[in-house]
Formats: sequence, C-alpha cells, structure tokens
Amino acid sequence: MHERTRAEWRATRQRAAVLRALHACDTFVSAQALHAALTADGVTVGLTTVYRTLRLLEASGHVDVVRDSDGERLYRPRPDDGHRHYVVCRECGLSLAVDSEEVERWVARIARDIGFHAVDHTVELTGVCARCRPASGGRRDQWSSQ
Amino acid sequence: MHERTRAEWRATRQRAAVLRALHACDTFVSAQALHAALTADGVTVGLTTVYRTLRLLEASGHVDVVRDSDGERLYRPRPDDGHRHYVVCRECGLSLAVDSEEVERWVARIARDIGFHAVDHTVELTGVCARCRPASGGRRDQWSSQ
DNA sequence: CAGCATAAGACAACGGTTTTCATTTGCGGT
DNA sequence: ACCGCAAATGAAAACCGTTGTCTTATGCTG
Repeated sequence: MHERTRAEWRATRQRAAVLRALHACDTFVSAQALHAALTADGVTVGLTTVYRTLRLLEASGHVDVVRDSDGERLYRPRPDDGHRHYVVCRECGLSLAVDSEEVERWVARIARDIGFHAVDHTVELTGVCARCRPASGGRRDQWSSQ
Repeated sequence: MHERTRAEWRATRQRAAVLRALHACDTFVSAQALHAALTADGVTVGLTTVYRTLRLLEASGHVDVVRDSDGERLYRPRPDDGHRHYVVCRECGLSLAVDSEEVERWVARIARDIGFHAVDHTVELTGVCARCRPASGGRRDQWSSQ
C-alpha cells in the first residue's frame, strides 16, 4: 500500500531531546515547561521545535493531551497498556491512570441511544491527592463540577 | 450572618441583554458569537462586558462551560434539572443533555479508591448527529478518542 | 559525495481573553 | 428627589499560548 523508500521521520538531536524530556516527566507538562526544562539542562532547542514535535506526537497518537483550566495544552506520553484517562492532583500535579472501561461502555451506549455517530469523549478528572489533602480536611467545596 | 444591605449584583441593561441572548441560544455559544449576536440585534454592549458577565455567571454556577478544540470557551445556561453533560454535534452544534448518573457514580468510586478528594470531572462528548450523518455512512474514522 | 526535501530557529502574526483606566451609572442612604 | 460612591462599562492595550513565515542548516537517499 505504502512505499517506505522515504523515512517519515527524520532523527534529529532536537526531537530526541524533546522525547527524552517528555519521558523524564512523571506528570503532564506544557510545551513551555518542557522547553524550559531542556534549556535548563543546557540543551538548545527552539520553542517552535518543541511545539512542532509535540504536535507530531499528538497527531501520531504517541501522547495524550489534556487542557488545563487556562486552556493550555498539557502532554504526556501515552502508555501502551491502553489506559487513556487520568486523575490529576490540582496541588502537586501527580497523575494516575484510571480504569475507564465503564465510561467507554457508557459512551458507546449513549451514542447508540441518541443516534450520534463517531462519538468522541474527553474525560478529565482533577482532585486533591492524599498527600496534598489539606489538614483541616473539610473546607473544599468551591469546585464547580462541570 | 451576612447583611444584605448591599446588592451583590447590579442590574444593568448590558447584563440583562447578555442573559437574554444567552437564553435565546439553543446551543453552546462563545463569548464572541454572543457579542456579535447582540450587536446584530442593535444592542450596544462592549465585548469586555460580555466576557465579564460570562465569567460572573460561570463563577456563580449559572452556566456550564466547555472548551472546543481550539481552546475557545463555549457557554450555555445551566438547566435546573441537574443535567450537566452534553453531546455536541461537530457539524451543526446541536447539543443534547445526557443522563450522567453512571459517570457520577464512577467518578465517586474512583475518588474513593485512589484516595483523592474534591474530585471534579469534565466529560465532553462530541459526535455527528443523525441529521448530519454523512450519506456514505462509513468514512469517519479519524477521530482520536482521547 | 551531491542533491534535495525535511527540520530547525528566530521572529512576527494571530486569536481569544484579561487588564487598565477613565468615565458612567445603579442604588442605598439621607 | 438628590448625593455620593462603589461597582460597572467600554475602548484600547497588554497578555499569553500557539501557529505561520521564511531563511538557514542538516539528515537521508541515491
């Protein structure tokens, strides 16, 4: 179907660096944070290149993307075990993959029930992890659960 | 507890207009679209005011907010029956409220299981509604379901 | 090693949203 | 009814993340 006489991806120092930095992170990171981290490590990579690389990774399905409340894009390498939803701690950024089969099933049923096709779903969970839990343990009720 | 000698919200022509326009919409709308609609109706309201009003409504929980793929904020008055999740048609913008009890339960359980507190959830569904369904019915497989 | 398409990088442009600040205007007090 | 002030408005500028442009550099294939 598809001749492979031409490599679809050129191996460059910069892309390697972005990939390395991305995998070194244990939470979601923004393009800018990634760029800052690289710069701090003495690696010279243009911000534009970081953005471009992340977009490529996104398009090819190698990273998961969420949006934080400011509309900023946050990236994380996609694990190969199929998990694709996370709970992210609002305080420290700790993110855990969660089992989402139930949601997948729910989405599929909804789609069928209302006659929609090609239904795509975004599920983002944020909270406060056990470690960051405020001492008082009580006064945390302002979160508009949308 | 709280003296009401001072009104917390001043009634202005502009706010009334924004509220009216918002309720006149039957789908999610952006701040800019709302402003354009108002202007088209001959109502003079500054774009800044539209943004400000929407933010107030958001903060006070009177509207639901979603983000489209460009990061734009889309607003819709929150119905009082408790429904808070929607399926939005990518083609025509038609949006239907869906029953989300299952997801609410799922979220609550996840939160308990992993020890997170104050877990907030964002669930956004997009698809193609029956009316907009492409005639061929088949070639729609590029949607990265994240 | 040559040729060339792809990638990098600096910088400008873009678009949505928020801030600033001077001016106007509800609204409670008198 | 009128005053006075804090709150609200509006135009323009600032912001900020992201994307486009264009020139230069560099992998890769032949």
